[in-house]
Amino acid sequence: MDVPGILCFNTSMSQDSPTFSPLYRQIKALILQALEAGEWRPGQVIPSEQELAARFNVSQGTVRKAIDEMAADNLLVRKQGKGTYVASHNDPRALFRFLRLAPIDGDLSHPQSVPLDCWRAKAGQEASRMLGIEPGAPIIIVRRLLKFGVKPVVIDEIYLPGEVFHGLSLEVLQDWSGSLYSLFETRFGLRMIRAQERLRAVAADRSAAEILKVSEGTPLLSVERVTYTYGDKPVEWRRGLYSTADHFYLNELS
Amino acid sequence: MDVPGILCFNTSMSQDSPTFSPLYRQIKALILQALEAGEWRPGQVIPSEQELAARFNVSQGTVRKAIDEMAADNLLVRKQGKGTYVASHNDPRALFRFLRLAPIDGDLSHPQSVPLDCWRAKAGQEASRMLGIEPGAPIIIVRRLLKFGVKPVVIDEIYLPGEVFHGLSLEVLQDWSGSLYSLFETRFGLRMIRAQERLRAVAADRSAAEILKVSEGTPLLSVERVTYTYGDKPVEWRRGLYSTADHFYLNELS
DNA sequence: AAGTGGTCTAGACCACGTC
DNA sequence: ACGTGGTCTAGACCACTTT
Repeated sequence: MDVPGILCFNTSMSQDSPTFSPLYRQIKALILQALEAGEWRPGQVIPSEQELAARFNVSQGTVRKAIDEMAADNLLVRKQGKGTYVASHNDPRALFRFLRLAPIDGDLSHPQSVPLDCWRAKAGQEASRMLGIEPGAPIIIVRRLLKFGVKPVVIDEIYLPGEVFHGLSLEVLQDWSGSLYSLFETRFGLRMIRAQERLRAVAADRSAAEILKVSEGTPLLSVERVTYTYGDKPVEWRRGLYSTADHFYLNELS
Repeated sequence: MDVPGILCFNTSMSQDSPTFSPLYRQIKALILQALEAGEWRPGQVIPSEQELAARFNVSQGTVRKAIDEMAADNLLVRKQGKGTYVASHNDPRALFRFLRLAPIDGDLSHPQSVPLDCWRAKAGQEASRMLGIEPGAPIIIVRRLLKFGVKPVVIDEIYLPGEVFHGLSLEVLQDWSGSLYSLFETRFGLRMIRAQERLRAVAADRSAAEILKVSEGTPLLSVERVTYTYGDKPVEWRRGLYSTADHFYLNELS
């Protein structure tokens, strides 16, 4: 409960050494470990800096630096006077972190997810590579439509490792009113940490055209995403086709 | 030279107050000001933390926190044992900060910019809005092709305020072997700080199709970018058409 | 009043690069 | 040997929230 393993100051060790890690990073790793183990749930407060400092036998400043980094990583959220909280996809501010879509005009309607299909299959070559699982391993495929108001804007095909998503079904999806990641977090204890997207332009095939209410051959934005949870483990692979007639993909470069 | 104006501790002042600013942010603003004034040029060292602390009459730790933020903002680069440097677009590591393009296979060829045209015009409605200048103000328009090896991949049309880019011509562009932003920095003293991109999928028109060597109507990625320099002043508006047959636009979400 | 995170300071020591 | 940034500590005080 209190002794955290082996902490060391890395004296007389090269900073280039692969084993080198400053104290605050070791603390960060320990907090991460506790987070991963579910010691504190998303949305809850974690112990105060003083408590953590006592627990890990370091100064408050060192804990602070560890938490600073984790806040920058969107893993924790600090609230002055209240405490430090575990970040959650239920937080409305997290909604557009992974959805970089904005209306061309000032349309403010919230996106709404409409599940279309959900079935089980075995991982093909591509899915197994993207998700880091064996070919032939069970996966779940979800198709869903994203609407802004009445406009259909995105059609998504989502590949999930069956191991992790036991009990996911079309009904479960339809019963959930929030975001998909919010469901994953609440129902499966899975927090999405980061993602990588690859964008290309493609022509709408017949099926996509019908669903998005555009004509066949219309240029669409193809967005392939791999999403990672703790420990950089891939847990979602999806391909989205975005209709960019009334919306665009917004990206801040800094 | 040494007294930096009015620094204050903001005692008995609400942190929500619009005038509130912690000391390290005031220091950050002062360093930013010196940067903007050209006191230290891109690629050069700035004074040590001790010197800056003495100059601004604060502790080294406060200067450190200011520099920390500026390093996170990609304005400064810290090098242990050597000093802190002004970030530069001449640094090869900065190349892909604003170019999120990667080859689908492992092709490692460096991108090469081929200037096509460069002419003067007057700002239309859209250009004036994007660049924050008067309609009718002088602008410079550049068209250029980006090639990876022998493959044409991006055709860019770039709108620049004439005020800032005196003396820019096709010859100047052709004589420069580095990146465009590297030229802007070196020749016009203009550092690009951040940018915002809006992506859509469009069909190739005849002209773009010819240059990119694809057939007319091929889906292309349209990337509109507004780039800002110090003080969030827009100084570039460009529209790129990306051929995504052999390359994709890579985006990290975190 | 008590507890939390936020800021500022001062000092010690370490690792890295240069002379 | 020296100067630079990097880490760690300890203590003081402030601002925000809750009791």
